Amino acid sequence: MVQLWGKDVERKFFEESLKIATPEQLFYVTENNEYVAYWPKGYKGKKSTLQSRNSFIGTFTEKWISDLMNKIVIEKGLFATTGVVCPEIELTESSPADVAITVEKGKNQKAEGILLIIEVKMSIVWNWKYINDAKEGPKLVCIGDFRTHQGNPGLLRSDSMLKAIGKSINIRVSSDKASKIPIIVITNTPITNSYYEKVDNIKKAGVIQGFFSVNPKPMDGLDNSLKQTEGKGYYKFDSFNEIRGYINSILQSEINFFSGMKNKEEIGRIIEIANKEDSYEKKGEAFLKLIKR
DNA sequence: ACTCAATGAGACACTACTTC
DNA sequence: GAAGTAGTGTCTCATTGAGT
Repeated sequence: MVQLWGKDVERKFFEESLKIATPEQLFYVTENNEYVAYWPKGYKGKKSTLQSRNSFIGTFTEKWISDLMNKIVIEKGLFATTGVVCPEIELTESSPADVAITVEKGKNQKAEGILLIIEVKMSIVWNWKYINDAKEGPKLVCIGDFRTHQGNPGLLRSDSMLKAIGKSINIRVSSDKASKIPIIVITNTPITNSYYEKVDNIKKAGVIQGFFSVNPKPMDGLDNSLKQTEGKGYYKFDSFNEIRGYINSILQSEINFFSGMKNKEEIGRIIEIANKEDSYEKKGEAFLKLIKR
């Protein structure tokens, strides 16, 4: 039984990271000298902004998704790899695909051999306290879900959404070769309701085939977090079998970027205009504005 | 009908790292 | 050294809601 994202995985992240990093690189220190992953809601004391954890969690989650995907595609003889480079579709050394599923092994790929591109946008979701007790040794305690701290993890942040959308558009418009490759975004949080309609529009337009959460129970207690949006632009997987079924079906279907559209020229024109913006976030924003008209 | 507080979106800032 | 990656805090502004 393969487990999806949850508290156990986050605990493992901290345990592993503490072997190569100091607690001060991974936790905030409150005025009461407590070590916490996020500033708790209501904390008014002096705060700082941690940067050192970002690359750790970024690397960890991309590797974690890659491992998860490998468990699905290994029986088909395919490969999931982090940091995949394919310059002909704008996946350069400095801006590679977070994870891609490919026919051949290795990080350098031709467009024809890439079956699925995955953009990973995952964070620490729960809040954690690190206690280094002199007698009992170091200990990690979960002190609440994302509603109890001040951060907005994963795709709950609007600018993380825009970054994901912008990067995907950039790949989509890079070349004809990119038009057949499905692109999905994987996170471990719900999305805010102001993006429900947008993710469905983006899926309908064929730019991104879906925003997926691999965190079945992001909220403690009665978890009524979003399962899916109306058009399944957002979908939360509750089990390994569920995600395996989806990934297998997306790999089998011949998805053509242009097939999902009502009016090819219109969408093409919108993407071209959006792509003139100079940053990923602005591209994403411009696309959203135009597609809603 | 008014003010005040809370909330959320989006822009911007920041540090650390990698690649060109 | 410029420009890309990463995630998360700060700030402003607009909207919403509660209490009068």
